[in-house]
Amino acid sequence: MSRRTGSTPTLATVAAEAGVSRQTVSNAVNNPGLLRADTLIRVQRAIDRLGYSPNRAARNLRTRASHLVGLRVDPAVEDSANALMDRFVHSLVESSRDAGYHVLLFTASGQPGREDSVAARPGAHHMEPVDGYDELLRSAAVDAFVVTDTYRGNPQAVWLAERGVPFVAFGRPWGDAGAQHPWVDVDGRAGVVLAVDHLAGLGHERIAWIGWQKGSWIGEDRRSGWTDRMHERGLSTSRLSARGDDTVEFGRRAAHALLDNEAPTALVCASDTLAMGVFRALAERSAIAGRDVAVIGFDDSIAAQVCTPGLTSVRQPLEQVAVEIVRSLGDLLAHKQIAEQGRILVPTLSVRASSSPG
Amino acid sequence: MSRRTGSTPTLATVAAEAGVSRQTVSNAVNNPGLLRADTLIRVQRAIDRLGYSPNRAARNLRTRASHLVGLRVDPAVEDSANALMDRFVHSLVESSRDAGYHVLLFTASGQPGREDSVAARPGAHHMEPVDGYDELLRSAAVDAFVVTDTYRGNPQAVWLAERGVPFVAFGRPWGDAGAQHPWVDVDGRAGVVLAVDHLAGLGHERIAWIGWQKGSWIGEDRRSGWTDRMHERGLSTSRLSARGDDTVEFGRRAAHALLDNEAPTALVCASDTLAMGVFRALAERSAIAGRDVAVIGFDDSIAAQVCTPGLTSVRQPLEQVAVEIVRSLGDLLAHKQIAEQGRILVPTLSVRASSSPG
DNA sequence: TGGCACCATTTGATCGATCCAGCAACCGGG
DNA sequence: CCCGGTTGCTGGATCGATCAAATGGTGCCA
Repeated sequence: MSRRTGSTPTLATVAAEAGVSRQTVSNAVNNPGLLRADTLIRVQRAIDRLGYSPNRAARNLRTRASHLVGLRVDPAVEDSANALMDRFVHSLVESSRDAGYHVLLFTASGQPGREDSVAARPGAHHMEPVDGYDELLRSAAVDAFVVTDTYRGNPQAVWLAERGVPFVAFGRPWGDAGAQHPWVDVDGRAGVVLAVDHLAGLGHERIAWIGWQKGSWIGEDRRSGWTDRMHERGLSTSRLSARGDDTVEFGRRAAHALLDNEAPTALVCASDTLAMGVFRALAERSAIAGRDVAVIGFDDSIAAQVCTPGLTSVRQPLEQVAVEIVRSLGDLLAHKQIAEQGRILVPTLSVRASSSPG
Repeated sequence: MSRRTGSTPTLATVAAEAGVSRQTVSNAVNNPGLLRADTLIRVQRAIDRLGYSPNRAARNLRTRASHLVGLRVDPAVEDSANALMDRFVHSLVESSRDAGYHVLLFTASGQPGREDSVAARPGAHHMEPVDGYDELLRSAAVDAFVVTDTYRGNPQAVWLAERGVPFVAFGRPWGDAGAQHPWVDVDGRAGVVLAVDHLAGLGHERIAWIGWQKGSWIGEDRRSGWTDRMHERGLSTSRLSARGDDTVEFGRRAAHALLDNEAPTALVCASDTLAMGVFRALAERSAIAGRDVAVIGFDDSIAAQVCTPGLTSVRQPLEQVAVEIVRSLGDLLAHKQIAEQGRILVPTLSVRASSSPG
């Protein structure tokens, strides 16, 4: 059992150094309460002296847990202001660290169209592994997943749930009342209500909506904040709604059409991307957001913060979302009884010049 | 050695199923060439039938390699258009997958100021572990690191190099001629040269520079593209340069000052953040980028793409950078002789309306 | 004082893969 | 016909941790 000095210390090395058994060192690391105070100190000193850190691979093998959570990152769509992942990912990494986990990134395997084909038959049994998850799961590389891609009915969530894989979703299980997995979401409807109230408080009455095509759960949720609040306030929504793709170009065209025909004094958008399109339309009409027309976006992206004028936008509490996700993940992996299956957080409104000149 | 059906299959399970030994199955997975053709097929069929994937933890333990690379993500600075990490990270994850690696994210341990204190004494021996790297390294959780934070003289790189940790840097070892680690970088100077040439080609002669304080290697590199090319073209740079923080507010103030006093017809900025500040100043003067003054940024951030007017910007080939980094990483971990220690890639110019109206 | 529970610690087995030495079968050359 | 070399595969040992069971020592109660 001779061990060259200089090689990485192991439990056995430390045990020899401290004059105790391997198991005692293990306990010093994982269950300090089990040791007598003086023994604990002696072992800790040996650990410090040798600069020992437990070998992750060995621990993972024995405990059947990797303390890694998988997060799939999909290609960022250009021409979209939607770079909110940055904030979320960072917060997720931090929360995970505090809970003793690390975040492992992965992508789909490079065979495009695979996941979509699964998504195409929503009711079917998904025997096909959802791209990328399967390998990591079977090889025990990760303990659990964080699923963020909740658009389009979330085939990943269905597949993972069927396999009994531990995961937490960022996003409600829209339309799937029987879903059993934990999730965290942001109340998009409430965010738009904030926007409408803010505008109404400034005296606006003709407040228009630029949003996405029907069929997007998230889009309909956000839109309902507009319709409901407008009606509650006795304001008309008639002919004041536009629907299309989530692109700058559609935002631009929709703004032109609405401004040409309906003379709204304010525009609320389902995303910052659309709002940036509105800015473009306004520039083409020599108008300025905030002075001539109020504009509000959704996501509080970096673009909203740095553009001119600053774009008032609904800000999702992504940091808090990450914290809650990690909390759920911890409960899940500790097989704790989950107090609540889902949790909805409330966004705030970042007010900038696009809605309040001066 | 009885094994419940339904439990995760192991090498032994597969070996029994195929009627061979464990080692043969292992070879079928890792060195298929060693097996006789018919044996290989028999084993592969057993693998498929059972849905076997090698257990990562066991493999990592035995081979002393985790096939993970660590990437530290630091808090995104708000009020900055610099969200280029998104593009880079995604590409890094993809390239890594193709090379058989995964990307593990981590952050500093939450004790602020620690890394800075190391950075503060550039020549000293860094006995203090650089925040976050040490633990992952000693616990053998990762095989190598990708270091991106090359601003401010890169204390991480120095520390990692001293410890003999395998890593590849995104960014040159500025000012450290003796550095031995592999790196990949983008030629910022050449990017600014592209910008100056583009503007000069449009007839501009009074082209100003808005950049960072002295002391930033990257900042000086980019700036040298402006000074050198201007002089090569016989254009004056006198009083046409502004220096300050990388913020929207400084970009705004600098633009006002330059436009008030020097009447430049074009402004080249060291970052998109600064360029967004220029947009703000222009709006305050009822001027428009592209029509009244040409503006060029650096990074081709999402903000540059979606703002109005679109911002012409130097685009770093981040996807290619990631590919090169992973290639170097592979060579490094395979102990291959490295052909070249560093590699510099050339950026392109994304031309939009801010420099060419109509 | 015997018996029992409890505490702090040790010892051997184990997780699932790969490394390594070894074995049988086969091949060609002298 | 024997021998060294190659091919194809086997089985025991091993990586470094934790689990489960066993150990010796102590205190408390009957």
